[in-house]
Amino acid sequence: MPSQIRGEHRSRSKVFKALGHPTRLFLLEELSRGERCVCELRDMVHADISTVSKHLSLLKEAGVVSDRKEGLKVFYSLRIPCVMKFFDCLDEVERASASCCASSRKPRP
Amino acid sequence: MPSQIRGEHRSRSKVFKALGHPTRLFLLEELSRGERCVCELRDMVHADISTVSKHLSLLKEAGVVSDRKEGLKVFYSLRIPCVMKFFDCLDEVERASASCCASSRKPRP
DNA sequence: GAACTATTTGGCAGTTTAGCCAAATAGTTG
DNA sequence: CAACTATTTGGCTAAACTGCCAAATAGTTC
Repeated sequence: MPSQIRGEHRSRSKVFKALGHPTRLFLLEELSRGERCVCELRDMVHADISTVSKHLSLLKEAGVVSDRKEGLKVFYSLRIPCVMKFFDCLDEVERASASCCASSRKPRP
Repeated sequence: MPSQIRGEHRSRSKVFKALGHPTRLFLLEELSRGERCVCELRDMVHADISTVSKHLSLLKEAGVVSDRKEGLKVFYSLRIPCVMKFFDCLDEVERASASCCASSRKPRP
């Protein structure tokens, strides 16, 4: 019985906020295949390298990715692989939207 | 091989953005126990009823909750229960932060 | 239909975010 | 150390988000 907004909600929402951008989801999808340097990612995303860097910083700040420096390059990798499983659930959103409204709804106690 | 930002990324990010707010996570947690009317939720959240209503609209727009009118009241319910499972994964983020850095990292191919 | 309850909508001020450029930093190489 | 490459940081503008209030809407009840 939480009945209040707790720190838990705040820290979790921070992660979701980090996931709430198309470019960052793309970056995560790419990182799920293995670590990549910023320069590789920039080539895939149509954006300034500073923009890509900031997206990655934000993901790192949220704890979703980690980075590793090797020479001049910085390699980012997915630190919490389980986030990739979220997508299966999200596709349910779309399926539910398509074949609408026959869904389960808990009755009031 | 996606190699591009697709509509998929956009629609998914919309859902994550909707989850990216402490109050909305609280609302979802409450709705996971059964449907609730706006007035009930307002009593739990320290915010104007119009603010609560807007949070709920946003969640509905993202496809995460649905609403049902009964007399004067509008009852909201969780449409995609699987989002509640996300939290288990998110707690991994914190655990990983605590017992730092011994994590798995895919080597480059 | 007037008074009332529950909810949504519009609008506004303050804050945050996105993306670009320029400049700074870090590391490599001649 | 000068020139170069890779990345980050600071600053700026435009856009989006938050939360409150006031007003509008929807439905109920007398």
